[in-house]
Amino acid sequence: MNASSADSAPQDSEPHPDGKLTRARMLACALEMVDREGIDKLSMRGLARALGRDPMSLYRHATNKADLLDGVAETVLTELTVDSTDTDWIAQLRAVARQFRRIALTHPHVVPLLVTRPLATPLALRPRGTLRPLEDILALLTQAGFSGADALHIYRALFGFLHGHILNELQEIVEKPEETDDLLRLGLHRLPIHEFPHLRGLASVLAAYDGAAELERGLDILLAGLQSVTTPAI
Amino acid sequence: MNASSADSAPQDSEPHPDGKLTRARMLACALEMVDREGIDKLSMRGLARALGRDPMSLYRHATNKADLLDGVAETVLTELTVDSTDTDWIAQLRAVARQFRRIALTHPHVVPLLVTRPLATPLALRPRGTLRPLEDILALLTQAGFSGADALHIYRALFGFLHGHILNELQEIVEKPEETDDLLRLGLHRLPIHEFPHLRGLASVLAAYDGAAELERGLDILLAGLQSVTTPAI
DNA sequence: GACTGATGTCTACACCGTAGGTCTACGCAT
DNA sequence: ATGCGTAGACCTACGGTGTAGACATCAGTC
Repeated sequence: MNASSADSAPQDSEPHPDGKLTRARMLACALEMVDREGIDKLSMRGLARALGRDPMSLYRHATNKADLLDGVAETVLTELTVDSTDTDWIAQLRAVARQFRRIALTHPHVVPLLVTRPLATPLALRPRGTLRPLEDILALLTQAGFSGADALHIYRALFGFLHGHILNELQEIVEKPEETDDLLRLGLHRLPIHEFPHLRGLASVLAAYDGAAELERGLDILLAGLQSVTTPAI
Repeated sequence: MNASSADSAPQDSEPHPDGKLTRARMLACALEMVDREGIDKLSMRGLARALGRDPMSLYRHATNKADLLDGVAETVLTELTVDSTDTDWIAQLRAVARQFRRIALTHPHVVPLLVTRPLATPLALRPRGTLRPLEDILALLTQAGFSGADALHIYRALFGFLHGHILNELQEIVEKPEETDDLLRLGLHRLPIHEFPHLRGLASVLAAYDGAAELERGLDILLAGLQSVTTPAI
């Protein structure tokens, strides 16, 4: 039956995994591929190949490639859970921040999606899972006595910082990990000494970057500031 | 002569603007297109069409599409100037921050490039124009008496905040600007009331977002913190 | 059985990035 | 003048891409 047409062989990993193709399964596979090879290596055809399906079947579960990417971002962000009943809002925000960092480090290739996708879509049209953390944090903070405006403010401050931090941390790419000398390891020797004297001088400092510590320091400052400036009515 | 082949007509805006095609001219045109239609509408072929050249000529001035995108990001970032001789480092950092915001708002479609491109490239391989602000700020701060490590720290804090802020501010997309009611203007009525009660309640606050003020407030806090925590030896 | 809707498949189209080759024009040593 | 090297522009062609549109299959309901 079904002699394969002129296209490539349709079965790679598995012909038809077991049952139907669901959006969740599709997104999981897409996420896996993105984690492995980066965003722009993800194509509808490639994804279909990995799923053992026809490329066009994907369009039953995502209207678009854009929609698929939204789905991937949403999937990742669902790993972020906020306990909006926690009475210690500071501790809870700290926990959220750590979770977010962990997620970003686990899926570095998805981070561009996370920070970039919302720029194209009005808030209300964004995937619901993407808005969940916002709503939950608003709940947490109003529960703690903040006004809606202040709660929104705090959310923005936290995620602004978080996004900034993650973008900083993910830039730490080592060019030749096997090299022992910091200057060579980071490839800084390429930079002309006359043009970038300070930067070249910082090889050892750059090499010693500690993202986790950095996050904690930033959180200390930020949360202390938030607590002192706008203390909720108890 | 030269009856056009099966491809499209090669002359659109101008056949051969005036002289040779330079990298600068190419990048300027690319930036213009990105500003107008967004990043993923930019194609080598489209760019060539806009320049009135053959698509392949572009490869004389950019090895890659990736290289071209790097060039666009670099072009934009060159608008950012740091006066590293300024003795008032706080005022200078503030000025840099304001410039950066202005640039980001002028070229919103380039922001994804700005924040996303460095994630893929080791620091030393990034376009030089991209590293200029970093080097200059390091110069500014060491001039002011900071150690290299502290200077780097301050740079990171500033740009972390800046990136976070811009990503926040650019998310403020109004769905239907002509609508007067905030809830409808932002499209928030789509969100199910039971799932997003807090978010829906914040329509007026969301609508009143003021990016410039927000930036200043953040800068006040950040710069005050930096000044008090790590004051340079005078 | 007939109908309906969801799901999968096939074909086809317009477009993409770019490897490889060729044609032309110019600067420069001979 | 001659020849040569080189830089710029162009053409063709290949293998990919996202997805519209038509058709096929099947589950469940009347």
